[in-house]
Amino acid sequence: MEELDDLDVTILRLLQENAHYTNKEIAARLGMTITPVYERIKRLENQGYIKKYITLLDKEKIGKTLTSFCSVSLRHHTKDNVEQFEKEIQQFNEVQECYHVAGATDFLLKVTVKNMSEYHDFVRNKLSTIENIGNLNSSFVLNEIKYTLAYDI
Amino acid sequence: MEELDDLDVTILRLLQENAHYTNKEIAARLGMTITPVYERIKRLENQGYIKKYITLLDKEKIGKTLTSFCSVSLRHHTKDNVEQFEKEIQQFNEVQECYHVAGATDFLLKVTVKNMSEYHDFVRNKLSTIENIGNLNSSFVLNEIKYTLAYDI
DNA sequence: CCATAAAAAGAAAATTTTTCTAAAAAAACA
DNA sequence: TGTTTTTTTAGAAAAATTTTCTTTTTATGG
Repeated sequence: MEELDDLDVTILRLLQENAHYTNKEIAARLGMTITPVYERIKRLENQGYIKKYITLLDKEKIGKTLTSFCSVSLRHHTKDNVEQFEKEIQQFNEVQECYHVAGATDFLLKVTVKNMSEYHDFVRNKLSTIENIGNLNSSFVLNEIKYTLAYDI
Repeated sequence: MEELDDLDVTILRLLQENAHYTNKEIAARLGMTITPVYERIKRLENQGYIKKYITLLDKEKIGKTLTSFCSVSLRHHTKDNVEQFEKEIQQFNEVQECYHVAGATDFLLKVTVKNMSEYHDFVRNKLSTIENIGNLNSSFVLNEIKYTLAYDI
């Protein structure tokens, strides 16, 4: 599998910023014609550099006004326990992200809900029903200071 | 500003999953023609429900193999102190996300870098140079268990 | 039941994506 | 260095999609 040259990197930068740029627009910025841009993007998709194209919604407008980062510790750390947690956490739509982390706790969740009542319901009736959960610690987001999904390439 | 009906919600669901679905594909799924789909999407963009269309890259393939969630506490919490931190954190490309949180610490950062050496450089020569930084606590991501940017609507 | 407004369908125009062939550039090799 | 081979790009044409426009349908309210 090949390396990325400068043109590839520039194309990826632009696509990170806006998945709806046309080949024509990208070509104009790079000073080349449409075909090589088209073919490079197709190659970047096939080689797996591009994972997917998604639409970001305004969370306030769709009513997800409460975001929390929730640290979870398990009581027991056998392979089965960990795998069971990782499997069960998938089902909860409130959990947008879940990471196994090294540090004071085991997992870090990003949870998005409508309000505190819904969050309470999530913790009380969903998260806590998973066997083997030890400590929970929620940090509620007061304000989003920076948010970009574009990598610095 | 209007409410979303079922068709709008279905369109948003589909677009969250793939920003490259054509109007034709979406229309087929909804059992309608292209024009109303086209016009609804344009309306959703104008009303601000759709924020942007982005491309997700494979972080491993582009060399961002280390992710950390870094908790930051400030020493002093005057308005100026907080605003200064929020302003300075913007400039660091390693910081993809930064949240002001309520809880034991003040801010939570998501930091993405090539390796531990680069992370060390970030903490030592960039983050720590911000005035008024108190405690730092890094949780390194061992494994990404779940990752979706789609809201449950 | 009719009048009005809003949404959808259908068709046409404009633009973009995709394919294909030829030319140019780059790489490989004697 | 010159020649061959391969890769990349340009340009044009075809296919598909987006966008616009007009007509029809559906919903709303008197």
